[in-house]
Amino acid sequence: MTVRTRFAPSPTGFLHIGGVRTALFNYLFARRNGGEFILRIEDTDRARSTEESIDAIMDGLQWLGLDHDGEPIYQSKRFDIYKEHAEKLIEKGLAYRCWCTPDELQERREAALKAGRAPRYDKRCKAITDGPDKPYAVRFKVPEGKTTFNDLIKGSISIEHEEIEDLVILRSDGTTTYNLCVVVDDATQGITHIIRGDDHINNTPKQILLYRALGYPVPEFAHLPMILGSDKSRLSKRHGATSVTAYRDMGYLPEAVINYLARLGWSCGDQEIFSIAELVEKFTLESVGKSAGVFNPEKLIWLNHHYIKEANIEELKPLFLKHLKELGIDATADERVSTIMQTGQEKAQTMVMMATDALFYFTDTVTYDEKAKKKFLTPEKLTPITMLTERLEALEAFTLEAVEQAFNSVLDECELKLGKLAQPVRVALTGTKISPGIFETITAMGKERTIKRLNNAIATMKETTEKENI
RNA sequence: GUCCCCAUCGUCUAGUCUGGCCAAGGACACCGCCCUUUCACGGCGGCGACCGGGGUUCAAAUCCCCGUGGGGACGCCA
Repeated sequence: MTVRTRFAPSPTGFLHIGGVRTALFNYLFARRNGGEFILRIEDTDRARSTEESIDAIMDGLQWLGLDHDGEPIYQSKRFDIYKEHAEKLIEKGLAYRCWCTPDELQERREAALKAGRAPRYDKRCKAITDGPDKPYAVRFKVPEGKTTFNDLIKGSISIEHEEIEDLVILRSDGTTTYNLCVVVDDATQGITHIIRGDDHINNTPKQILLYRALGYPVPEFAHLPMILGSDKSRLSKRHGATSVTAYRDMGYLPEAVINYLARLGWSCGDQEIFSIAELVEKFTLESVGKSAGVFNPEKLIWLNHHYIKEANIEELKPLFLKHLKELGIDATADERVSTIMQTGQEKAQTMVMMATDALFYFTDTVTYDEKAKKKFLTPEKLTPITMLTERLEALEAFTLEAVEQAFNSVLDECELKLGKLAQPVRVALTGTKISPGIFETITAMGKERTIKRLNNAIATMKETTEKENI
């Protein structure tokens, strides 16, 4: 039998980190086993489902490369099928009508909870054969006994049926509820392995009962542990960005996000770095851990940094340009971009940082950090900097080697250590004490701007000297 | 309140099924040193955990029981 898994989000908000991991594990399991991975939009809650959420889900999955097989399936288009199944259960005598109103039920639940009893439906309508001429819901008759299933991640799980209430399968407005819809979908869509968050463990026995009542084979279940925030509570907005697309905006690479999420709950010996191909090759449900994991932004950063360092500059270029644009710089036509990116590549933890750190290359003027200026743009540096400027200006090919040679010749003649000249030049070019290697920075800056900035620094130094003399 | 699930460094985890190779390994973070033209990168080193208590056994992180702690579920939401 071909393996078939699904990711079944409800489009009631953005695609969050937890959802992405569920999607990833479904994807990996399907691909690993040469099966299919389908996307099902569970939009039966018409009040809360939105078009934007659907777009956000698709957008996020596409960004991460978690491509699904076939067209997405919308539950909202399958109401008739669900209803047929509900009617079948009524016909078979496996369900009954219930005239209790949601308000009444809510009241009873609260009362039960207050009294320390289980807030469970008391089956009072089960015996009623012909009730009032009012709208009614339909409940599934949960039989006596207990259900045990073997979860592929958690192992054997069993629940006594007394713990399960007779759940509503058909609302009084004629629509079917979640548990019936999923079962009907998973059964009719040939889903063989249901991989989802472990917050669904409690739904599983109900669903197994429905599969049996409907005469469908029961699929395999694998419940993934939850992802927790740093305070060990369920991951939410309080813990910072939880929408995947927010990570894209912050300059994270999809490879990093995938790698991080895969290793949150799954492992393969001591290995930390995995390409998606490698994950597909090595993924098994057996090596998924059972306990919940805390989302650790630092490790994600580390991975992102790793993937930026490994990346091919040209492939990163559009992203870099995009983030630069966000910062107000359009460098599309600037031929220095690749070289500039190289200078920032090993330091940048995110693409946003790479863009931010490169900002100084593109500005028209340099604003000096006062401390840096005072410490490094000092009178005694006037001579070497002037010499350097002249020599750089004389260069025909402004290559790294040529720049380095010119720089070193000045050092030799002035009997200066590299650092003594590098820092003032750095301040002249960037305005700050921090930048990539000085030769790389000069080369990437380009001849024209380098000369301009050096001259500017010379002028500033002269100004300062004059002031001091007065 | 009831039920379900879980429990190794601060965090992600290896080891648990098949007890001895574990005076518990790796990674992130943190600290120190080295490299060095600044910030980083990198290299080396350090700090740091088997939740508690019983039991089984020659031997327990590993098996069993009881606590405790954390998470989840108890909707005419999904």
